[in-house]
Amino acid sequence: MGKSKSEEFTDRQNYLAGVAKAIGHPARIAIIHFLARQKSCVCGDIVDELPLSQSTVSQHLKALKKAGLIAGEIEGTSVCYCLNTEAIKKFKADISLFLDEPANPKSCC
Amino acid sequence: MGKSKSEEFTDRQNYLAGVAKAIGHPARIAIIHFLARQKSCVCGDIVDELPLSQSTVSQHLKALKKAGLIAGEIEGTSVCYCLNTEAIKKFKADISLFLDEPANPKSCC
DNA sequence: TTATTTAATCGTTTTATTACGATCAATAAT
DNA sequence: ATTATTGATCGTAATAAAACGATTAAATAA
Repeated sequence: MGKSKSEEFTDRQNYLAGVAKAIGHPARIAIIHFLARQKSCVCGDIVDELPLSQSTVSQHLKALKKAGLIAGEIEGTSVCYCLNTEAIKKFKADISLFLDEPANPKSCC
Repeated sequence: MGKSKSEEFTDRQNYLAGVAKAIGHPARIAIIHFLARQKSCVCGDIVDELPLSQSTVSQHLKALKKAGLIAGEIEGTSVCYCLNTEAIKKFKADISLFLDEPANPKSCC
């Protein structure tokens, strides 16, 4: 997307937006869902599960890794991906708090 | 972004991703935050609050409206924007449930 | 050693996003 | 009637994201 003016916003705003953006694609939602359910988390299995090519899945995994939501460990010739449960737990708490702000509306409409 | 293959995913996956994507920009986080705090929610006030031009803010408001997170009512020559607290509450519950899935990890790593 | 498997990366195309100035339509004020 | 004011939309430029095939590097198997 166009260069977004992230310097103009707070760290917290950029953090919340950054993780939300990482989750903001159905394939990445599906990947997280898959990793949360399956015992196996080999990259190839994720590719098999999704209606996307290997290279595209690899890109989505990279995006999730960049956001800190998953980690990958090389196991021989394959790679084992896992959720970063701590980061997910933290984001859940942070976004919940943020979404609770408008709980008691003082707005004009 | 490239055309994303949303037809290939479930409604729930597209819904969660869609709202997350709408929240996935610091300016839109800032707008929601602002609307949650201020009594006034006139569009012009939002523009004054953000380090972005009027037309850019208008686009972000449009994105939030499209995701169902805010609504706007015309009041004379200005427009009053408000949070859709129901939609926000629903998303908070849904995303929390989703992020709770990996609570007890059965993964391999 | 050579062939195979696995997953990341490169290169490319298509489409979306971000951002802005300029214009436009509507309402309000003079 | 004319002139602001307000906020959406248009047009456009720059950049990022989505998707894929092809290639590459690494480890394993033959």
